[in-house]
Amino acid sequence: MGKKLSPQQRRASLGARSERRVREILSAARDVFAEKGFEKATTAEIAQRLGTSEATVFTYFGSKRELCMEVLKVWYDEIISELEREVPLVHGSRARLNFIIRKHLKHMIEEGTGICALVLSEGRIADQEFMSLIADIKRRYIGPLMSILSSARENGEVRRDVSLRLMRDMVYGSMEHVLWTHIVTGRMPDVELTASQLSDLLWRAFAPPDQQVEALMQFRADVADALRRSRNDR
Amino acid sequence: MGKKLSPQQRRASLGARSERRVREILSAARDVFAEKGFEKATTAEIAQRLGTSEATVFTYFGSKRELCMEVLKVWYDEIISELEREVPLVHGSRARLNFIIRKHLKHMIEEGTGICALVLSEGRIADQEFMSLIADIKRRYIGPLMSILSSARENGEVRRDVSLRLMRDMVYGSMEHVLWTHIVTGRMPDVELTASQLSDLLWRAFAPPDQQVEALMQFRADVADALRRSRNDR
Amino acid sequence: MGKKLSPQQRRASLGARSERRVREILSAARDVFAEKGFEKATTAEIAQRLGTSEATVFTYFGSKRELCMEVLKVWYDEIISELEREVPLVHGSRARLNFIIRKHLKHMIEEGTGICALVLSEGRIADQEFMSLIADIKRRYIGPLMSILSSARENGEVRRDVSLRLMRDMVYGSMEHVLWTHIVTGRMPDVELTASQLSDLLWRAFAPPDQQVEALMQFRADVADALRRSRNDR
Amino acid sequence: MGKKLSPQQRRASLGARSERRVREILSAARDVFAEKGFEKATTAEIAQRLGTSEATVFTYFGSKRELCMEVLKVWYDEIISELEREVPLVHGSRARLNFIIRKHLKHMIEEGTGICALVLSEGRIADQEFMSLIADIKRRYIGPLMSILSSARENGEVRRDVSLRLMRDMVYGSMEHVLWTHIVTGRMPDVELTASQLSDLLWRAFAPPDQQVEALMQFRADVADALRRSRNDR
DNA sequence: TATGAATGAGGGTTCATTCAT
DNA sequence: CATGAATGAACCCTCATTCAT
Repeated sequence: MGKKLSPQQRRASLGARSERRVREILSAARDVFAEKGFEKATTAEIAQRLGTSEATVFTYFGSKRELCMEVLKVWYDEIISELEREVPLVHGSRARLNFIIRKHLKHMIEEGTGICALVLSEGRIADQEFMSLIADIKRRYIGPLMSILSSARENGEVRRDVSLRLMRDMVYGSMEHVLWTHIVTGRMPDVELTASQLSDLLWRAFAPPDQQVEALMQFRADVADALRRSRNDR
Repeated sequence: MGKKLSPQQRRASLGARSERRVREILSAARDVFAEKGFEKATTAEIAQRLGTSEATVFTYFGSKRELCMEVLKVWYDEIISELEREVPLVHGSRARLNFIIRKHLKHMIEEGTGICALVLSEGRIADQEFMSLIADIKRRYIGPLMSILSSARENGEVRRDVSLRLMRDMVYGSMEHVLWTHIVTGRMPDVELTASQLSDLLWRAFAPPDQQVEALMQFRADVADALRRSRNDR
Repeated sequence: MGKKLSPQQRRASLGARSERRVREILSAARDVFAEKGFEKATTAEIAQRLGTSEATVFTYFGSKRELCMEVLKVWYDEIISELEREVPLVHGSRARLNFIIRKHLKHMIEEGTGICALVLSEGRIADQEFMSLIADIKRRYIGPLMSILSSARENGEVRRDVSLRLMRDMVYGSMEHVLWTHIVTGRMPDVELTASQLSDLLWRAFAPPDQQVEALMQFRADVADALRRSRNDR
Repeated sequence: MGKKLSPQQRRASLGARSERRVREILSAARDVFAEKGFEKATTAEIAQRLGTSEATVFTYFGSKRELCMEVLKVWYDEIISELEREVPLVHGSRARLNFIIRKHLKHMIEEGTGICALVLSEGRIADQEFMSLIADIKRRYIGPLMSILSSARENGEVRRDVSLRLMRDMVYGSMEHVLWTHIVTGRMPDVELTASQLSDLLWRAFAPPDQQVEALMQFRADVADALRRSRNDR
């Protein structure tokens, strides 16, 4: 009752004209955050690039943090909706994994190292209030991969003795490290090649041990066993 | 015009008594950085925990950033020298990979989420001067793994069609993501299990496509051959 | 160069429909000012409660300060006209004093602590322009009491050796302190009892010293005087 | 554990040199707050008058509010300790009441209308955190009066049918209103006269209905008695 | 008349860093 | 060498007020 006006409330009542404003601000903010990182970015610079006053920025976004959040959200929303739209068009679990990896790497690299670094490092902020907000986004983002792995496991394409969580960590961890290397070294990776190699390797890792191999290993074990027994007999 | 002394130069001129001071400061700083993260940590709090003044801290370390760097360096040095000492005692490339992964996960988790988060997120600061300084450390840190992979490749244990860099990214990326999940969710992972599964999966990924099967088939052929020969001999 | 229209001028040119608007705004403003106090109240919140824009508020009232003034004015006008209407119906100076006190306390307490605190503390703002504006209101407000005291003095019901101003200060000061205690502690005072006790005590204070007492005091004064002289003589 | 450093902690460790600084800041702050009131005063101006930076002010006082609080506290402490020291030297309840009133009025008026207005209006801020802090001060400030009234009641000098709280409200309320009139009108009141009249009227109000007359008659009887005895002695 | 939108003009607060002693 | 004290330099955020439509 009678609490402060939240910027959400404010924004809820905005017409079409100001929707453009929101986009403009988000765009400028994204640029600045990308260039400087969250802490070193200033609301003053964001406003200045827009040619407006800081107050205008704060009319649309309640705080610097919230603005940054929104920037990340927009970035994620874009790729999430692309994934949700396009992944079903690809057939086969392995092809889908490849598709997701390629998409992610391309998206990150095309946006430039700035936003890429922002997404990677701000996604790691250990700020409590911030983290709960980003948790949802991340969950949705990871959704497609998880359902691919999950159904692949039902089909027997993926091993059962390893948790999906670990596999997810391997997929995203590998990609993120690749991207971070790109940011740090400045070397532009060959997206197609990296994506195909990465998905190939990961798929191989996730695949259940081959039947044939299994049989062979069993054979070798039997031989070894026999050998041991024969020695002990002596 | 009289550039500032580098911390090395400064510390080089310090007596034994002061070396203890340096360690005390580093210790307090590590605690604070671990609890708050770099940006939210303050030099005031570090000094307060030491029971000295902020000025004293700046007598030994040129800046907050440098102090944090040094903290990370010490942390890395510790694990690096452990690795350099112990890895040679382990035999077999695969066992060594497993050893490194287990060591890393354990080390990180035992230090508590604080320093762990610090290492993970400050290792990702997009600060130019910072990054070049940390590059050296990381290179040394990654050294043992790289030589394992490198020599394993010579032995034919690891595929040749994928760059070692990508493999390194997979190893460290996977581990970091696992750890970050740990930090965010607070769930304590089973280090032994995770390490063994992770190294298993990664090794499987790195193995040359046919090598395993081929080796086994070769073995069976050899056994069969030996058997035949033994019969013929009769 | 085209001074701004005074609120009176502005409102004078408004139709009947707009007069309702003025009342609505005043009502919302009173609520907000009462809840938050002048400084913490915002025009944004006032507008929001009305469901209109801040600009509308400024169409009717030149400034936040003026709006607050107007709120207080309305509040005072209400009680002033009640007093001017009802005081004459009460007979006897003392009964009238009692009536005014009871009325004031009741009015203040019934409005809730919010508006009560507003009236008490904003009535104390050391703002020059504000104070001169509120001076008129206060003078009218205090009018009834002053005429009661004045005519009571003519009748000999009230002592002549003390200024009416001091008596007024005692009346309003006492009431305000009682009310402030109510606001701060939250304890609801018994209005009837407090009013009757207060007016009783005050009336006793204002009453001219009794004849007999006067004589006795004169005697005592004489004795004291003689005593002093006798000492000085020595 | 590891919370922010409070300015109290900081101040606790200050030497004699900085105690002077604290006093200087308090002095400058008192001037500015007195001139502008709390809300319109700025920390910038306080610092500027000291010839230092705002940061210095914040080294010694955690916030603008706290600084203002401290200003008021110092003001109150001064008069409180004077009262606690001097009241016992005065004999007789009535004389003590008179003493307190005169002291209060003088203190307030001598300090100038600025600090006087500050004390009166900031003492009325309905700010929760602030109020609890000022409550203690006020309680101590009111202490001497309350014990006078309390013991006077035991002696039968003060009526029993009215709460001491109401009397207190009458005493302080009257004084505050007198002072506020002084501030608003700028007319300098005759402190001695006002104090004596006020205490006279209040005492008359507080006195049990007949006590005064009886006391005087007792006095006359005593004098007459003494006279008789002195004659008989001869 | 009504209002969506913008903003000028600060305000309080933080903190790494410096320097005289 | 240690440190008490000071501070420059920002930074985020607020809000009454204006104005074109």
